[in-house]
Amino acid sequence: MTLKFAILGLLAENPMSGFDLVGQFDVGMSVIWPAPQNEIYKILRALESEGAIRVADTGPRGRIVYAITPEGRTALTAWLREPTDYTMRYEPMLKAVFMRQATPATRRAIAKADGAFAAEQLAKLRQADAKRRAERKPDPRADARRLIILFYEAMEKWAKETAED
Amino acid sequence: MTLKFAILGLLAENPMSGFDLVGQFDVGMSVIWPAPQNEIYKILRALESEGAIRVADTGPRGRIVYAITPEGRTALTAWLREPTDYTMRYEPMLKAVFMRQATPATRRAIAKADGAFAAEQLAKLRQADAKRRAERKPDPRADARRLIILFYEAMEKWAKETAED
DNA sequence: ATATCACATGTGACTAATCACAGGTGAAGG
DNA sequence: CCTTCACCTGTGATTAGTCACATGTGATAT
Repeated sequence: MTLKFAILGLLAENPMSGFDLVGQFDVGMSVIWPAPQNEIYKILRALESEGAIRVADTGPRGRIVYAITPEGRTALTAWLREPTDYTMRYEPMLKAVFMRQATPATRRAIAKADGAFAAEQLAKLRQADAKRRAERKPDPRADARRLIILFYEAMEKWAKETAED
Repeated sequence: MTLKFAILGLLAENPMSGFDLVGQFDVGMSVIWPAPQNEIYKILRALESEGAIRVADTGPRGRIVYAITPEGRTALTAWLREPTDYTMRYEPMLKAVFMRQATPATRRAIAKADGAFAAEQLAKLRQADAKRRAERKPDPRADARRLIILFYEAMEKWAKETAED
């Protein structure tokens, strides 16, 4: 159900095909909310039959470009206003809960891997951020990027603390 | 599959019944990884048939207390050593991605709600932290609590920034 | 020409997760 | 005694998500 709105939200930014959406999730979206390729196509068909999106264009190789409809936009903003579900699913945090039960070597290995991942994501995000700023166009994702950067900074800090104990 | 290890990890800390596990998830675990009540019982049966846990005790009202077996402990540490899946599912972050598409009032409402939730969690966590420190017992969850505190601090900070724009 | 590759959507079988409800049991209080 | 409530496990139906594979097409280079 949440994935449906992830897709609807992306289509609200720009008309896109299923293939384009797969690319969006590959590029960075899946860090926040993953989407298997075939789920995307299923949801597109569902959203279309609900009238939230419509076929805006077709292209070579069976390409189907979808665009959000006014009803879809209404549904999206209604979802944004609904109470948020704050339950998270994040394996690194779960491993952190149990890591004291493992050997110090394993603990350090986990912390190191977490830190490396966070650093890698931060590098990407900061680069994207700099690029966007240089372009001086309004950036609809700026808020989210800021939140995600703060999040990975916290994770990196934690990893450093935890690796050296 | 990940939930299986969440349950195994909890049983590695203490022998518990399904009912106790439901309580654990209610109290705070579900913020990191949620578990519907009936999934817990299903997984307990599966873990038992795999030999990762065993019935350690029975009590009134059909209560069944499970304890982890040596094989279970092996499986748990093997999981900890396995490469971590860093994909997250977190609705607040997803909403952050699309919040620029909503009205300023909606954006502020989202940021405010997120900030309030983070503050509430921080209050709980800090209290638990202080209590644990006062007890001076070794705390297997200390690492995780630290990570989660850092995470909610980041979220609170972001919410403050975002609410006032 | 034709081989290769990126583009693009889809199906089928399966597993995990979710929702809503069912139903029995011991403890405690009036 | 008997009502009420917290305790405790469970079933059945449904939906969402995952894995692995299938299929066709246009562009590009040799």
